Amino acid sequence: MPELPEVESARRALLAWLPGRIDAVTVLDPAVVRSKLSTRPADALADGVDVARGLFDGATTARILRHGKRLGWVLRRGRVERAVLLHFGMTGRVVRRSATDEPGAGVRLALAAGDTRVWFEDRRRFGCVVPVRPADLDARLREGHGPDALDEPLDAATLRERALGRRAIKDVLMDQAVLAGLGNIHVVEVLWRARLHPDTLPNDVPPAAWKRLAKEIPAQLADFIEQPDNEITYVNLGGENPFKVYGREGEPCPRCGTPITRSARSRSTYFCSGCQA
DNA sequence: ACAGATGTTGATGT
DNA sequence: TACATCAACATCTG
Repeated sequence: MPELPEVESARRALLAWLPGRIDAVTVLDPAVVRSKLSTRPADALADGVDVARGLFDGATTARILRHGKRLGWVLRRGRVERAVLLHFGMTGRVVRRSATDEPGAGVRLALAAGDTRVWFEDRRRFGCVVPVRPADLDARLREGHGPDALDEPLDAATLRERALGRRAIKDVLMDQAVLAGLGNIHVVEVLWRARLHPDTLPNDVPPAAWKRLAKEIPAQLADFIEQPDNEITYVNLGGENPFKVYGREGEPCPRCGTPITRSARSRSTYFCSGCQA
């Protein structure tokens, strides 16, 4: 699922795939254009199709920013700049196709540039495109979010300050207001790398573990960013499972050999009871 | 057949 | 305030 590394991979892919003029946009699902960042098609803009055309038709990419799991795409036509926030929700992704390919179910937006087709695909429709004023883009990207988990990594002391409370460390690290970018899969991996049990309360995290967390968060994310030459493949869709513990219930921990546990309470939480204290 | 899981986020409730 | 749970959606699994 799209967490920070997948979103950064998508950012790089879009820059590589659409280096010049975008000839046209086809809006296959008008509800993908929303009035605000929202998981709900009901928040669609009434004139979303026209807005999308105004944004993309004949435009060139000026730059694409990222904060956490959000992208901010700035488009330029002549002297006029326009911008959109892009969020992938749970199943959103971008794919490159050719002119002979027909978009199937799940394709929400299709861009054409020469012989290249770039589709925004999102079966479950939690993802969205939100027009914003370019001047507001930075603020809108960051709205309600903490620092970027990769580009603005927190040191151990700041991480601890921001985490203090009654919630388990896993829940804290997935809270985008604490730091932006981690979702369920990568937080599970980060906690394994830092040898920390997901249910640990912040007060019980030893100083050395805060230091490991501060180091392993950006390290984990950086390790999973794909270069744009690769077709973007969601790491948990098909193929080999690239993770150390996620999705590996019962398999031996790569570090200590103890069978990996899947927590019954917090769903999809995998950890090693042998070396995650 | 159908209940439950998936995994993100804004909205709602405690 | 802070934290937990829900709703949105589509697909897959047992």
